[in-house]
Amino acid sequence: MKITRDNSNGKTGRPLTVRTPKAGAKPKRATVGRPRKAVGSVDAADRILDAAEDLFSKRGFDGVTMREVALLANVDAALAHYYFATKQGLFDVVLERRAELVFSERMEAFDTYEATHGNNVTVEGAVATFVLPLLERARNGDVGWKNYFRLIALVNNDASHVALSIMSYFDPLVHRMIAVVKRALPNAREEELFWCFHFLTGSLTLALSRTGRLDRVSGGLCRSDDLASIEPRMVEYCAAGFRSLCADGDRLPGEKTSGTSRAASRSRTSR
Amino acid sequence: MKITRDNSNGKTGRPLTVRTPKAGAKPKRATVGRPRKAVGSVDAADRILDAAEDLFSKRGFDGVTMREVALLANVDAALAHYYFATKQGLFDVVLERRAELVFSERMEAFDTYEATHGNNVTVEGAVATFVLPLLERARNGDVGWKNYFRLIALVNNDASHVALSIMSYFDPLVHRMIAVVKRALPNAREEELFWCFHFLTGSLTLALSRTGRLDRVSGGLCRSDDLASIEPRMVEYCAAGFRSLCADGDRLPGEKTSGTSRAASRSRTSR
DNA sequence: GTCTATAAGATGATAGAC
DNA sequence: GTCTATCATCTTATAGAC
Repeated sequence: MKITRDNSNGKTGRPLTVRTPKAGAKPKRATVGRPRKAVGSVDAADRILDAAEDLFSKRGFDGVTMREVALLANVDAALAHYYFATKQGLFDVVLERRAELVFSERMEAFDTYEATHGNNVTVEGAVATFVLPLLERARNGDVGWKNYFRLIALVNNDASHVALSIMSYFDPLVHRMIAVVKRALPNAREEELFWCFHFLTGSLTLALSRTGRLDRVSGGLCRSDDLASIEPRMVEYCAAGFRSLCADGDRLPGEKTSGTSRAASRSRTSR
Repeated sequence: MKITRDNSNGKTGRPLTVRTPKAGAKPKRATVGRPRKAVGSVDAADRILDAAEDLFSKRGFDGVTMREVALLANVDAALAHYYFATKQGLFDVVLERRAELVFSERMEAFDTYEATHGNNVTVEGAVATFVLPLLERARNGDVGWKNYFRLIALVNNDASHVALSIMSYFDPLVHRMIAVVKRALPNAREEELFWCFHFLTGSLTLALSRTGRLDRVSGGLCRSDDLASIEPRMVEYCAAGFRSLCADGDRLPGEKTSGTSRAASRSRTSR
């Protein structure tokens, strides 16, 4: 089964790193009716997705051509259009392919953590639950997973509103993590929790990008693709940051101790 | 004066977000002999650079065309080639234009900090000295500066080896910061210091990208372009992370206290 | 499903007039 | 320095044979 196309309106400005889909033309790969190859083998559509995932993750949307993707996938360029209609359609499916699994996996990690830890939740636990399922796949997964997460990092660093709407798919996970941290730090102000998330997600993004800059600047002492070393350190580093900024709800960042003159004016209004 | 071109070898693979310059053809804008306009006015070459800075920072190298740059700069497309020879040449000059100033400004911040604080250096001080000159310009500078830092963030998140070599220009600043942190935390292991830098630079990169994701996920409580709020928080957050990971040189990340059985095998070998 | 062929337009870059 | 005009190539995407 083939995808319907609607590219009549070809003049929507210039390409973005992540493009805005044509109105109402969200292409979706047809899985119904497509015969499955023998196990171990991969069919053309999957090879195209793998190739696209690889190239997009390294050069972004605009740095890749359909011809390149087809070449890497060992198929004809027209076939990529047959399956995914447009380049944007291909890009979308690449992102969607693993998104749901990642989301539910991370959500279930929170279910498990909260079920097993009851009232003994910690900041480290919240951060680890948010971050580890992701880092584990980026570490132990096949090259496709590594590419996918690098692509996610690219999108998360992209300032376009399309990239923003893609990333917002994962927003419930952020709220989930913040809710757990709040249980560990009942005095935390909502605002500070979100700032801490901002810093955390930045570290996470760069870690998933594995740029190699760390290797160079450290003279080979650390490697940016050494996720096994990153995991425990990132959890501890971020948890310490959360605790420092959020433990004392009456203290503003930079202050030595909890202020008393100003504290009364805004203390415990939200608990 | 015009730039010499060498594009005879046009087949160097496909575009990257940051392209590799043709061998020995590093274009450089000619400043000698170009008449300066009246103060307040900006000449064509600068308008082209401003426009390129703007567009590149939002869409990356491949997402921008020379025609677009020229259009935004209100000049003819051929003029952009006249000044910068190639698109890659334009991109390079955009990055080079402010790099030296940023570098020396941040280096001088360390000179000042070390001169005024003698033996009383702190982790917060080191982080603040590394981060604040940058964030201050991103906050108070004109729109050109904001675009420049967003572009730097894009490059820092790019995994291509060209992007890596661009960023390595700032490596001495990293070593400078780490040296100061080491004075504040004499027990710190070199390795942990670099991991902390990795997390810090990730947060910094995302902060400079100002993607708006924080705005959305926080329901408007925090804004990713509110650098005034970011500054003190980022310093405190990162300093806490450094201290947690680096204060005890004999403890591995995740451990509760300094291990004694393993500690002897690697303690104080580097001091 | 997969291929060949090709349309229709955009892109980086240059030559040459003024 | 700045413009017009243009080249050669590449790009997405489609039509239609098999």
